Amino acid sequence: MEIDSAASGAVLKRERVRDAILELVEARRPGDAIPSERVLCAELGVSRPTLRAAVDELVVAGLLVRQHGRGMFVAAEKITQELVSGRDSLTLPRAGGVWTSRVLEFRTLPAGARVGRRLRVPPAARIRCATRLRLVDGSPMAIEHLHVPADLVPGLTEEELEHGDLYEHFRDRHGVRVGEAVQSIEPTVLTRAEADLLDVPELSPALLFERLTGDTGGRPVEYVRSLYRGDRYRIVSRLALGPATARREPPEGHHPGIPPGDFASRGPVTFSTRGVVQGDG
Amino acid sequence: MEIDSAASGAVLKRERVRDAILELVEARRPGDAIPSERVLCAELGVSRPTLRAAVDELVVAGLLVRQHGRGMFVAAEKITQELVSGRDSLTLPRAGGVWTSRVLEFRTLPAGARVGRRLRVPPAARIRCATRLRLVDGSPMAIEHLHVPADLVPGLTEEELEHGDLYEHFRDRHGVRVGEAVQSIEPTVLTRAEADLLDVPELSPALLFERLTGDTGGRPVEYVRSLYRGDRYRIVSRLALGPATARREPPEGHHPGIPPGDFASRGPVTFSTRGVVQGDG
DNA sequence: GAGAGAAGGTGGCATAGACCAATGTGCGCG
DNA sequence: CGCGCACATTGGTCTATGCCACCTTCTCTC
Repeated sequence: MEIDSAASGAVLKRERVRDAILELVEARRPGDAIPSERVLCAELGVSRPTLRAAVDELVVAGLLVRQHGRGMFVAAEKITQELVSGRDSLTLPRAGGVWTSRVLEFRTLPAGARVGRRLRVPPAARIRCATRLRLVDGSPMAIEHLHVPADLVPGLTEEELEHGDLYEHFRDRHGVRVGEAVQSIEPTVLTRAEADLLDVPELSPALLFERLTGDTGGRPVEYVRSLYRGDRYRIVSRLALGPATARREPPEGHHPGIPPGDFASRGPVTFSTRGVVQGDG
Repeated sequence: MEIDSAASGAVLKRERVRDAILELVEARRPGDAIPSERVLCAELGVSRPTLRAAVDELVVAGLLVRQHGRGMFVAAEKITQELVSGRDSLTLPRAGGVWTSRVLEFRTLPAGARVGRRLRVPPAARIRCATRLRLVDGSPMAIEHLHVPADLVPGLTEEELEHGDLYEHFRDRHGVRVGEAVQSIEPTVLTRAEADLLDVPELSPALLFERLTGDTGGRPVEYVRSLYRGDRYRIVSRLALGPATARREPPEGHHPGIPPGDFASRGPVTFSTRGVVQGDG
């Protein structure tokens, strides 16, 4: 069939198609439409599933957005790009807008095995479970699953979850003072349902936060599992490396992204880590 | 055609198939094989592309691994799970093993627009570019793309990149003292080539680190772009929340994963953030 | 003129089939 | 007995095609 591959170096037809579409994208401005799938199939000489597979990659990469019944468009905002904004390379990007909450679900359920193990309660213990959608300037940013032993917060209302500070509620109503929390962060991809809630394409990258909070006595009081959009949320650390200083007790691990040994005898002396929201689209 | 959907609740055939395969997975032990694609197609009454789409989801989720010419197998180790290891809920997971480096590429190239802008040099300036594979206990953990202005490190050798400390080299050979660095972290998914290097399936979640390091005078000296495997690398923060304290100047942003307002008047007082490696599979 | 409905275009899902590439097996030849 | 090559099996890719759901727009009707 035709001249076919063997010319482009890349063996996968998908890749040739992807690069071809990429040129179309780069020749346009954000929000512009690109030709329809069927037209592109004819122009590039591939079948529609193949073309869709190529487009899928660009959609996951955040360069293209699809709209059912309307067409495909160049992504509104640069996504996954630009550590620093402008001329001053060490400038932090600006922070985002107004955060609000919307309670999607609010129930009392048995802890179950997984949650029970984390909160150190029997699997049958009653747990207040809340699912909150976190928004910035009105557009979805994160999904938050909250798990709190029910006996700790007998009077917790949906209203308080929308507007109040949960930790304030802990202290003022129940005399529970939060002490320490351990939080882990890892990358993941969104399922269909999660992606719909966050208004991003399926399989989009996201950050999964898991946080276990204990009171001053070390008893777990809260287990939170949050999913943050990867295209608009990022974590920025500012590291002051400074001169060599006697490193105090080296804890387990190392500074994220800097493998042990790279800073041999003078690990980061101080650092601040912040979550920042990218300008919306 | 047949009775078709409308019966299973879930409308997508993919989902029904995925759940069916999931049952097969759960009935087996890690490493066990599941029936071949063509057999499953016949059993479940779907076409192969549909079945493959369902399997794709399970592969991305880390529950299934495919081996060309051999078959499909239940993933060796649970992936993306378990904040805390055992009984003591606030215990940090153990850290990983021995880190090593392997230089994949080492060239001198023009900076180009993107890198040049970050390092504040003309696009034509010569840049030493190195690609290193970072391994833990011999298995791949991260890909690191290093960019340093060539005139800063005239004598840098591949050997030093394998074993030395780059920042030590900066200081001892060239009198360049690193000062501050800004690093951003965001989730992403791996391309085919990246996934092959890290020995994980395509489209696996990963953490993208971008770090711009400046010397004590604020001049950028290093731009690093790293991709860390999402299934074995995570970031763990330990937060000491403590009693309310007068918050000093609130910087831009907030603590990652804790939206502003949640800690209203008593933001995290101290915290330590570490990168940790998950036990291998 | 305005609203309702039909028509056409778009992306979303699924099918059936073909060929390629990598792996493992077993038979046959030396 | 041992080395190789052919073959069957498995996953990987691509084609061609159909139907459905959604959106826009044009047109017809009231």
